[in-house]
Amino acid sequence: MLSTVPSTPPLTETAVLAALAPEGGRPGGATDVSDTAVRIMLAAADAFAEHGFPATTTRDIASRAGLSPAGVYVHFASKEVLLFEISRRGHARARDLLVEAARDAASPTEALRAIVGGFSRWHAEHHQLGRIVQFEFRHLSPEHRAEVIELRKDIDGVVADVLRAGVESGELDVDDVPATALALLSMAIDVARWYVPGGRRTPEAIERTYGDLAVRLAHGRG
Amino acid sequence: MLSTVPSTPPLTETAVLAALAPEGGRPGGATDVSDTAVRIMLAAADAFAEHGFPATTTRDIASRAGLSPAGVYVHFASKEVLLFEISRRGHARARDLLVEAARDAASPTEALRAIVGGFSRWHAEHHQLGRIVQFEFRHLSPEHRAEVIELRKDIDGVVADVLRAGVESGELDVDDVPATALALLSMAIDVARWYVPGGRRTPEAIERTYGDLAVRLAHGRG
DNA sequence: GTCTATATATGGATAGAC
DNA sequence: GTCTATCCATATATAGAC
Repeated sequence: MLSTVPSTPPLTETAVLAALAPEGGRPGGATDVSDTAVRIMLAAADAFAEHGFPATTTRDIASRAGLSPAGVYVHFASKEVLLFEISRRGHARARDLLVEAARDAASPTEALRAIVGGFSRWHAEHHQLGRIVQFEFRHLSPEHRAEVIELRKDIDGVVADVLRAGVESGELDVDDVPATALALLSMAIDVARWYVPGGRRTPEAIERTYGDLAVRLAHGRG
Repeated sequence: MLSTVPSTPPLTETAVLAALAPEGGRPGGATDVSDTAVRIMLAAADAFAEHGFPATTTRDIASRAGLSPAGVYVHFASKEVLLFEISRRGHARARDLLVEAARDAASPTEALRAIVGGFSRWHAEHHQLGRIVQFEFRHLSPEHRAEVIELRKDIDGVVADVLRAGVESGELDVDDVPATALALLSMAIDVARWYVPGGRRTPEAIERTYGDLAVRLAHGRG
């Protein structure tokens, strides 16, 4: 639960750029955006994570990006579109992370450790982006929400698939696969809510701890 | 993660009244409030849970409570005070629930099952209130936040105490007590984010599942 | 204690110059 | 593509009658 107030420092570009920058080099999927647009997204992500979407003003976003309020609208049609772009890229990046981790693992047990640990670490390292992805979802327009939902289904699916594979191979023992997948995702997602950058737990430690907990939970009676 | 949009129906009075109504009969601790004040708190809790604190208008609250906008200010000095009252009562109720469940259990294992299962069920049954307690925290004033933080520390403490008692008695096997306590709380808290009233999982099923998962997690290698 | 009416501020978004 | 200036809607909270 953690009883401290998360004091969110400005996003360092290095920490988040990778998740918001255009999906470089992928044939077909590349939506090219200008440097200024990326700068605005970084500024907005910072502000949304700190105050939430409704409490963030376009003036605040513009000011953080070093622009006038009107300057933002050259690159994004509305505040909501800005939220959507950040949210879409964040979801896609999180999904890619999980898919790759699951694919590269040697066994279902190691896949489980890798995806839950990695997803938890991601929600620590990118906790501002994680908060937007997980907690500002409802402020998207119905159309944009529908698009993001597809990405969320993929994410659910990766975890459930790994659990099912482990149960089939006999490596894992899970009573209720969907419920366990959901609980494991909850553990990782909630990291974005309580994580504080300078705190005792580092993203690396969180990865180890949560990866271990996931394996423990799914091995069970043994 | 759950990919659906939580459609939050109006709070039924029966579902939440118990958590917002004055702490009846307790000597000294009773802050008496009028029926109208309770009605306003119910209306505000409904609106806050649906749209979040900043996106909720006082007009919406007043309208749901059957009052004019001005009528609200007779009972609460500001929208933030209203959030604080709801938040304080919600936290206190959740804490009391945990303390009682831990106290009444026959063993650390059963205490663990009861508190994690009960806390999870609470976040389903009172998911509107749970969302406010867990996700609107940052919108409290610094003074009010400080007061709520004390209640949050109590909640953390109950879980950690049960785990420690189990480890000491040899019933439970936990590597890192604070980290495990945090992860278990995360599982339960996150229920408030994804729970949908008419969905497949009932509060009772959630209680069972999450209680079992907690015991599994803390028994480990056995 | 509730209302109508409104003061006052603030926000999202646009117009039009450069 | 960026700016200054501003429109217009909406929000919190208050004044004052009943």
